[in-house]
Amino acid sequence: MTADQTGVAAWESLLRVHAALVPILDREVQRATGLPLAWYDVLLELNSAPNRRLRMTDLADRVVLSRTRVSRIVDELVSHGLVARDDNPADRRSAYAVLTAEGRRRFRAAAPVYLAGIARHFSDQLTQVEANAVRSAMRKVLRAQRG
Amino acid sequence: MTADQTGVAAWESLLRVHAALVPILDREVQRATGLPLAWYDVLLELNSAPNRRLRMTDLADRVVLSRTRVSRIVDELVSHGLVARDDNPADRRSAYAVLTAEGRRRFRAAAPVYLAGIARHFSDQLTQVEANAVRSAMRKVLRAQRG
DNA sequence: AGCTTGTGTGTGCGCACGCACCTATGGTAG
DNA sequence: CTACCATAGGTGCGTGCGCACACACAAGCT
Repeated sequence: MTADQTGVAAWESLLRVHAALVPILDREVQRATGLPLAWYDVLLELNSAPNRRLRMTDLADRVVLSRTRVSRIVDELVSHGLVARDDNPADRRSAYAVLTAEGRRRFRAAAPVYLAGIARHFSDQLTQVEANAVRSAMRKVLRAQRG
Repeated sequence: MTADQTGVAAWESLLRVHAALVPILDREVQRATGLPLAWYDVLLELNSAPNRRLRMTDLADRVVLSRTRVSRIVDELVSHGLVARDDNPADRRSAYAVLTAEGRRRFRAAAPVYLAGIARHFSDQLTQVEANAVRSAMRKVLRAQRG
């Protein structure tokens, strides 16, 4: 197998893993916690942000979703009391999404379910060396993408 | 970093790579060849199938798409003359999707563009050892999934 | 101040996607 | 042969998603 074929095969297997696992994880999280995966992602990023708040654009950059989609998901989270929209006094164009106490609680409840799902369907199939190899390869690809 | 954190980080970086590259490859293929990525995937599987034909269900199993979606994409491909629906004389419930000569021609024209995109955005960032590591890790995950 | 350009968000709209359901045929038991 | 369940495939419909656009504000230049 040539180098080119190996790279293509790696990419195609990555696509298959993504297609197989994402729906499974989504269902598992939603069944166990009531949170769609996209909501969870947003809560996760907000939870790990300074003051548990992010401007919409920054949030969209961190989450694997378009800015448009983030705007709408934040709408839904606000209507469920998990997130609040907060004005930015330094720039009246921008809005902060801030995690509420309830949002934080729901996130903390959901996190173990999500992590367990990743472990069961993904990490547990790999040695730590393999997982590290995947992570470092993905980071190299991402770094090239941004540059 | 614990084993668990490494696995989760690997999964999250995989999600980011997928989210970043798929739209780029889709645009590149579509701009250069007029074929949406989903069409390309279907043509690819048909092209490498025996007699360049597959039953709808088998096609859906191979492609990273639902059976529903495949049915509709085959409709579009038929209306563009790239694929034909063929009856299966042995089982009148089932239908074959068969690559036409024109479909084969279009696929062959598109393949280099797609492969070049994968190389440029993905494979070229990795050594062959790294690409092989990713491929073998993904296969292990997939194997566990099916079993 | 006025004008221009750039940035941060929200929204109308159309496409992609898959679930639930339906029909048609095949296979099997009695 | 009839009854029944399983399998192949297509379709109505709702949802997720992002592009293109609109709008508000910021920042810099003359």
